[in-house]
Amino acid sequence: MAVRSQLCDACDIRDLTFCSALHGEEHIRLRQLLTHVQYDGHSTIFHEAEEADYVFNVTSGSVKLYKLLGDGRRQITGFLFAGDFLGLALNLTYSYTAEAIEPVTACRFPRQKLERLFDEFPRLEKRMLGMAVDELAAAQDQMLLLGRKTAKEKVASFLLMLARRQEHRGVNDAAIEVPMSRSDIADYLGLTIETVSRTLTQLRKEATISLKDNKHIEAIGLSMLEDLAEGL
Amino acid sequence: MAVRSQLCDACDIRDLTFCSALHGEEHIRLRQLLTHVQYDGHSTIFHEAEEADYVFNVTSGSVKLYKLLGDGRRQITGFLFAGDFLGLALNLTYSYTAEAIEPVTACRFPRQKLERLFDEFPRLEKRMLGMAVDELAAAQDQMLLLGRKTAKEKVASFLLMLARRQEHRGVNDAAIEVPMSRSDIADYLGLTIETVSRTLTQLRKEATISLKDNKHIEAIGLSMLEDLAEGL
DNA sequence: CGAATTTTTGATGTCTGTCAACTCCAGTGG
DNA sequence: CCACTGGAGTTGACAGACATCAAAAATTCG
Repeated sequence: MAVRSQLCDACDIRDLTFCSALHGEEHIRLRQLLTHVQYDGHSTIFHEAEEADYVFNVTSGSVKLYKLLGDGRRQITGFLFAGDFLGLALNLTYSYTAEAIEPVTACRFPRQKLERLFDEFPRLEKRMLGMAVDELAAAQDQMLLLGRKTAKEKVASFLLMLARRQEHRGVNDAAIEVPMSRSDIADYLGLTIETVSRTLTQLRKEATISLKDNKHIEAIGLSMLEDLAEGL
Repeated sequence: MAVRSQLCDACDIRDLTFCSALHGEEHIRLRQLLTHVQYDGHSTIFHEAEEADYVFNVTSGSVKLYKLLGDGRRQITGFLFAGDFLGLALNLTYSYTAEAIEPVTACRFPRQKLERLFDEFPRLEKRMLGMAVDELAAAQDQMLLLGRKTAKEKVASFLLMLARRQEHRGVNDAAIEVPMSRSDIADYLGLTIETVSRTLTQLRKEATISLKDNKHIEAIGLSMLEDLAEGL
């Protein structure tokens, strides 16, 4: 993890982040709080139960968030990509561990100073609340997935989620980028790596998807995936 | 659903709600927005995808929130009791259906008017953000439960959740009140009613719990339940 | 009290997990 | 350059936890 200089003006994902909630003078104030940081792939950004001193905006790379049970069973609660906000714990401690999947760059903000800025720029706090509400809706979708969907429906939903977020980031590629391992996918969907692998093979044989390689999947039958994800 | 007069002063759960974020004059302003409403058991408070015109504070009774798949499979994403906030969708539409389990009373606020109050009383918005963050942490716990816990661990976690929230409400009773049906419990835990029933029977035979009747369960081995819930 | 509904219990089935072997690559070093 | 190695992914055989189907028991309620 290294600290670099500040280069917000060149930030090509500014519109995706909460930075876009502020303008001109306000944004300069925000920038004064920020440090650019980098993480190697597989390195930990913070641990569950650690003091939540910082929040982050991911500017490149991908991150997984997870919680553990006493015996090591793991549940990945989310994946983050460029433009996503990290550390929406205005609690004292983080409620999950955040780990870089690939090399990650991010803007880091001291939580307390950022919160003080809320009083000056209510728009910032509004934006934060909006993000929390969106995350909550996503969490509820994920509960539906984990509790009630079949393996096939889970994998279809997962691929769709990746495709939609990739599109949201403005990436225009026929293939879905899948930076995470089978093990990460399994722990996100509440399955085993074997079931994930078998399900992908099944979707491939049905010609619903096509695997360019393990990290790039093409959706051939997009409407098929959508129907699967809805439980139809 | 009937509308009653306003009686905040007599509200015995005011400290539990976001009303406590305001004082004196501020609270009077808040009160002007509010309508007291009642719902029969099994009645729907609002539907998923409906316009989110109101938010609520539950003052008595219990509520379940759920989402459906295309073929009718259901996932209950949460239960609400006295003091809980409902409708934290600052979106245009509700992201789930809310249904009364027992007769429910609630304070209802027009969402847009409440949001306008945010600008005057930032403390209110802070409180809202805090609630959203807490709900998010709870949602992540539930993902861990749904994705990685066994039936026994799920039921144990569920009973502990009820016990803790009952305690938080200040109810001092050895027995855990379980107002929801086995079907609701099953759809909350991602199980079937049969598995829920069998698991409760098993816990009873192991003398970890004792069923006074179907709606009242006593935790005999509390530490046993806690260990189960942590996956130890 | 009796019908309807909910819950429990039993028998059986299946989806996904477990265990194990094989394949495929990427990286290493002779 | 290519054999070697180790990790990730795939595939197969089998097992088990939970689901499904069915019926009895308990509870609710008119």
